[in-house]
Amino acid sequence: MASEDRRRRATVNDVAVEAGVSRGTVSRVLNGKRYVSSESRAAIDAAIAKVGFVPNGAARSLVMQRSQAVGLIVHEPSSLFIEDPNIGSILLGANEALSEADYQMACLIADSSRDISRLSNYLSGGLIDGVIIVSAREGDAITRAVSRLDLPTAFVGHPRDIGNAAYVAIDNQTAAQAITSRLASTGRRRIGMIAAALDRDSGADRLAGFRAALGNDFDPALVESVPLYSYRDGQEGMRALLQRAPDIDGVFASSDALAAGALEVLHLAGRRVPEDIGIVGFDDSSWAMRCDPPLSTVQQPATSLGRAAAEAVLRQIRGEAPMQNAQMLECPIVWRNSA
Amino acid sequence: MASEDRRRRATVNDVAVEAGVSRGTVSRVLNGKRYVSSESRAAIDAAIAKVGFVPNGAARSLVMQRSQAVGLIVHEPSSLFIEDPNIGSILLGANEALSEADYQMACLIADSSRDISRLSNYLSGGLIDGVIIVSAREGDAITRAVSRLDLPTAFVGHPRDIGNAAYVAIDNQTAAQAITSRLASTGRRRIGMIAAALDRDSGADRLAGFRAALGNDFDPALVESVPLYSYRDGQEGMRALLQRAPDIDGVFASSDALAAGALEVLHLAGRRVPEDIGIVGFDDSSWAMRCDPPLSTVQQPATSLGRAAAEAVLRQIRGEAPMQNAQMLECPIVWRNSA
DNA sequence: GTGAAAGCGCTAACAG
DNA sequence: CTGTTAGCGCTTTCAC
Repeated sequence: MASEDRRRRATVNDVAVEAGVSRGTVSRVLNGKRYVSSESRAAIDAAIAKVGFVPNGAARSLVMQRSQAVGLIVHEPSSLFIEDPNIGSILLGANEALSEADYQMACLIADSSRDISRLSNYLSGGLIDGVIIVSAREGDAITRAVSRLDLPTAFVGHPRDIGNAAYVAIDNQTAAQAITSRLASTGRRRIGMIAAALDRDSGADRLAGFRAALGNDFDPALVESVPLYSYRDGQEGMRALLQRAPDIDGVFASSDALAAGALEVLHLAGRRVPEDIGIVGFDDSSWAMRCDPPLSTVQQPATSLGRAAAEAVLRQIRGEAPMQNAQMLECPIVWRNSA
Repeated sequence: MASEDRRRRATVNDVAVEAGVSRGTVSRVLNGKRYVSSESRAAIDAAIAKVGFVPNGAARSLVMQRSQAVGLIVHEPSSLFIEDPNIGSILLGANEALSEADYQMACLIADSSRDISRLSNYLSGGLIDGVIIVSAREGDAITRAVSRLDLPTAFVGHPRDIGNAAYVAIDNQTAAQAITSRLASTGRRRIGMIAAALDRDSGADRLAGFRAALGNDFDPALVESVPLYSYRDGQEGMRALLQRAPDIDGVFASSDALAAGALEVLHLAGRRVPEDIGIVGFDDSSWAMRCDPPLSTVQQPATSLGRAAAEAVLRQIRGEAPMQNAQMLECPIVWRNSA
């Protein structure tokens, strides 16, 4: 074990000495600047390899006032973070875009109030150049903290209170309206909804779309509100609906997981799908194909959402004019056999 | 919009001037040191609030040689990262422990070779005090990069080539052996296995346990190897097994997702579970209860794994003697109705 | 082309 | 108890 080496990492200075040049010159080659003789460059490259130099990010961030890193904050009730199929895709999409631009993505979890205060310090500490916020809710402590921060920011989704911050989202209302209409067009007369997460823009908008599609046929008694986009809440919601309106013949579930739970309850209740009752979901997550019958649903472009949010942040970091503050992505209906 | 303020953040100096003291004193109250008069303290607190001071993390990291942040690297094929139910729990567990110790957790994704080289720079840049590595494979580029780094490290799981680095894991082999034996004790004669991820310690060990449990009854023809712990691979694996050995009456699937896929194929093939064939899984993830019948499986303590790994890194950061390099967590069998 | 010098914002050691 | 003085490791003018 090289005991001395462990204590202190090599610095630019060590490299400069080893190569017989000055720190300035080393810095120049490190940053790919012109005006360095090829001899110096070669000597420096060799020295870097020899002493095992790796630039110190803290020092660099300090002087350059940027860190080449952007944070992605996930603020979910623990249980959902684990199961939500969209989160993973959003992460991957954002990471792809950031990676291409040579930025490091750091995903930060906001799971407690303690997390939130530590986070807002971290974010304003100069270790992060921008931030993407996933699944924020209105009146969210994180949203408030970030908006005070004056940091390049983009939201995935659109809580109402983010001022004119950039966001990329899907038009939940239009999509919900479209799929509900499509469900209605299969001849259903008594269409209900399992509506989740009404405290979020996505949840509230999907309900609004459902309502708009039904117009005068809308019956509040046929809407069951549940807290989460989860399988379990889908079961609960469907049970409640079945009890309250045994003659129900169509259901729009706010998410595929919800629909899968509902489907299970329907099977147990002996209702045939789609013969007796049609059901549609939202997300086109891995749940959709796994259901029996496969779910008709709205395809949510999760990867693209992540990518677009990352690009929005990158543009702000570079000081470019925002292409547009709001960006809406298409989400086509995928029609399968559940309705 | 306060246009000037946006340009430059307040520094310790601004606070010092505002409060009529020196930077040193400001620094003292910032770090909660003793020997500050209550008048100075009050004046400084007021000044901090007035100028809106937030400490600069880069500067602080640079001088203190630590950042109060630890990275958690997830290295998964994209698809799995999205679905693996354990990852989320591990993250949450690690975040909890780190948060309590006032460390910021940053989750870093390794999804491409570009990611990996950027990551290893990031990790050695002084912006991170330690690292937790989830789901590494043997011969993994990330593992190699990190082991060169001389950074406090803990693995979740146990690739063979991590030297004497700390790790926390479950004893996959013993657990697999136990549940296979239990399955055998229900009177099954022809027991097969859907074995996934044999390039990982977890996958290989589960197979070894299966084999050990069966002893002389072990029949290689009854093992189907698939790449991932996924629902889809479970379907494929079961189909292959059914074709090769129609008389099969028991299956150990390497994960609950696999088992769920297998169950689906079994239903389609008209086999009754558990009457005609018994099936057991691994993880006790949300899949298990969702299956019909609910899965008998091995309960994996994912949250505790995350927590323990975090604590191991924290101990190294603090320079404390490691309690033990290897830490094995219990994972009890949960017996339900699928066998 | 390259060296010297001046900080980035902060903490720590040392006088007072 | 508090001010002063050095840097942490790096980039960046500005002369030469």
